[in-house]
Parts: sequence; C-alpha cells; structure tokens
Amino acid sequence: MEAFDVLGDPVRRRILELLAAGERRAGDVVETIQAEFGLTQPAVSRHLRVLRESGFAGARAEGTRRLYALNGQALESVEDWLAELRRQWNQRLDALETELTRGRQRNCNQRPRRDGRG
Amino acid sequence: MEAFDVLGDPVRRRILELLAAGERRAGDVVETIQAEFGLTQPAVSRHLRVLRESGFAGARAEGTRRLYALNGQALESVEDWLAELRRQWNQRLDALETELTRGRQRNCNQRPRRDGRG
DNA sequence: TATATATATACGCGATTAGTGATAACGGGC
DNA sequence: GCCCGTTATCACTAATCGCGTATATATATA
Repeated sequence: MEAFDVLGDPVRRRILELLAAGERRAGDVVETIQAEFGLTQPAVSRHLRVLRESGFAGARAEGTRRLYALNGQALESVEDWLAELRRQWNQRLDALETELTRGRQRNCNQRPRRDGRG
Repeated sequence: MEAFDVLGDPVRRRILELLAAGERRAGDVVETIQAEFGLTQPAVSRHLRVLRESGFAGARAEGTRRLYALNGQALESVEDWLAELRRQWNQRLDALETELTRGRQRNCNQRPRRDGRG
C-alpha cells in the first residue's frame, strides 16, 4: 500500500485539503503552499505529480492552465485499511468484555472503552 | 500530524495489524516480521519503539517479556483527518449535484458518484 | 516568429531514515 | 553470584526523499 507514503508528507496532505474543496489551478496551489510552507514552484509541482501518479488527484488542461481535482476513490484503500484495523481492534475488545462479563478475568486487569476514545 | 509518517512504513502497518488482534510478545512480532520481511530483531525493535513513542502502541513488561498492544485512540487523528477530507469532498459533490439539478452546468461536464466509488 | 505566462522536468545536494552487526541492560533460574 | 533468554540501544552505512536552481515544454498573444 503505497498510499500511506503519499499521505506521509504534510505538504501533500495540505494540497489534498485544498483540492477537497474543489478543482483548483496548479498556480493557485503553488501560491497557497508557498505562503504556508515557503516552497518553490517546482517543489509544489513535484508534489502534485506524486498525487497524480498515486491516483489521489487528477488534472485536466484548460489552455495553459492545469486544473487539479481530488480523486475520492483513491482515499478508499486508506479508509478501508483503517476501518479494518479498527474493526479488528473493537472486535477484540468485545471479546474481552464478554469474557469479563462471564467472570473469567484471568487475562486483563483493565477495561478500555470499546471505541478507544478517552 | 506525525501519525501519517508512522503509518507510512509497511512493516509498521503490518505490526499494527498483528497488534490489532490482541496483545503480543515482542518476540512474537519479531518472529512474524522476520518471516514476512526478513528483518533482524533490532530493526523490528526499532519499529516497535516508533509505534510506542508515537502512541500507536503501548507495552507492558511481564517478567523478561514485553507485551505490546495497539492503542486504538491513536488511530483517531488519522481517522478524523480522513473523515474530514471525505466530508468536504462529498459536500462539494453535493453542491455540484444541486447546481446541475438547477440546470446551471457551467462548471463541470461530468458527474462523479457521490461517494467517490466505482 | 518572438515573447510572456504557466507548468513540468533535470540534476545535484543535504537531511532523514531504515537497515545490519555488535553490545548493553534487564529479569529469571540455578 | 553467574549464566541464559529476551529486548533495547549504539555505531555505522546505504538508500531514499524532498528541496532549490536551472531549464524545458506548452499555450496564448502580439
């Protein structure tokens, strides 16, 4: 799953946030990222390329401009992996809970919340 | 958000999968990862350390052994970021849809599915 | 065709990171 | 106290990655 590598970079995550709001000109993205991270145009262009090649974003030409858009489908692999991890985790907590209810507390001395939240 | 960096490594993701099923001895993890990735014990130990320090996993000592467990709470930041991105994306598609329904198709020539699937 | 604008690529560098081998630390059993 | 099993750390190296500078490509316009 190469997807997580793509999301590992804060600049790329920020770009995805920008694109989530709608199509955006490459120059627009460059401008925003430059303001926020101080990167140059080529640096941003390369990030856009990574997003393109990994499927997280698509681009279409409009004259000399390039309009980038988020590809929601690409998020699925990440979402699915996380959901599966969460599912297994919660399922395991459910099993623990059941065991505790039955009074067989030999495994664990604490009982975390089912959803893992504080 | 440093969390995505942690998840960027395939070995660490695999370890999290192992831990999602329940507490596991460090040696167990080492054994599995060695079989699947061919890493040495120190390498796996380092990954476990990264997971520990980033909050994705916790460890408790049991004699000379160390039992590692997933920390479901640490997944939240990632889950939340993804959910927010998805929300914005879907919301934007909803807006597009509304506009199309009103017959003002000046912006877009296609209509992707609302959930970004298929 | 020449020029300007918009975007992408090439290349080299510095920093980070993950890996290995050796070793240290910690706890248990004799 | 000594040895053994388990896990963590240290020192070092190789590979990766992202950056900036410089340059190329492409389109519109004069």
